[in-house]
Amino acid sequence: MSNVSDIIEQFILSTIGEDDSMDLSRNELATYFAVAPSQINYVLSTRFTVERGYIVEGKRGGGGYIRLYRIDQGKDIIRAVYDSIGTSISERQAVHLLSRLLTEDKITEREYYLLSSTISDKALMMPIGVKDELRANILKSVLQKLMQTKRS
Amino acid sequence: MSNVSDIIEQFILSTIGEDDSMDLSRNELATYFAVAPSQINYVLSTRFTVERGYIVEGKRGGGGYIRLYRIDQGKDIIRAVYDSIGTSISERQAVHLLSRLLTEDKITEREYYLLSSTISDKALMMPIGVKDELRANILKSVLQKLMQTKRS
DNA sequence: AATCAAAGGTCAAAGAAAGTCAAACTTTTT
DNA sequence: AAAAAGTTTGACTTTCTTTGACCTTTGATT
Repeated sequence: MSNVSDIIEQFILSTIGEDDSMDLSRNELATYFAVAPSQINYVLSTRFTVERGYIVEGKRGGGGYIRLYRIDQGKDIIRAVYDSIGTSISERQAVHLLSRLLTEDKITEREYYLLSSTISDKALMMPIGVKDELRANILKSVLQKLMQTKRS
Repeated sequence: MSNVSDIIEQFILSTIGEDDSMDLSRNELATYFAVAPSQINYVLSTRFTVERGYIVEGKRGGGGYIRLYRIDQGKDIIRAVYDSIGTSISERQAVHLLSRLLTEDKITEREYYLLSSTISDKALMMPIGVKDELRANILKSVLQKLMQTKRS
């Protein structure tokens, strides 16, 4: 954790606290942490992404600023994944959906592994065909719960 | 037994001590023991494996690191719960086991809810009897993963 | 309107780690 | 002695971070 980008990330996180928006000055921040101004953009674009629930907008010119909004766009992706599941799904497809939820930061890595194992062919000792229907059911059941649950 | 890999292994073992995680710098270690950096990878991949109770993860780039987790393996609560499951289990019993894992801090509350939903009667649309066998299977599959996974 | 300075934005190159893999070498087994 | 297994090394790759040169937008001043 001894890279400056992580430290700047922490600083911003603690500054925004529970608020749902904040302003910051790129130059001030850069001077404060003694880094190139563009590194502030780097931190913002790698850590304060839409997937992680942030929107960044800036204004140039005299009196310019960078404004950070925290959004709660949470349920939509899960809903979309849910809707994409029919009555049957293969292990491959299912794992793919889970990994999408992982990259979208909707589940943790641990949850990804645990859920993957619940829908694995290995766990579902059933005749082929039935297996895929079952998997679709389980997955939908989890996703429903996920939609009702507060973020990690 | 006097090869450098063994010596590095001992060094790491004594450094991690009783802790359940530690960070190390590949380059520093390699310089210290005057070996090629990739030898650190060799030591980690031959000696700090999941079977021996470790998980290794690294981050590249400036401020990168290698992080070692010791995982609970062998005679512990998860194992005990695992062993208590036969070839069939009811939803009531299964939820009870999960809540035990929750109170023992082996899973998070969110994981508890998610896992509960994967083994619910609602998700497992199957003839009675088959349903309970299936549930036992899924549960055991998750518990196995859990034994090989680092904490939250 | 034209100009200027003060922001922030973009992008590519350089740097700083760690990861991979195969070849060379050493030790153990058969 | 030959084969197999384990160790060591180094070249090359991938990922992530840091920096700097140049660009665009905006508000203020002339």
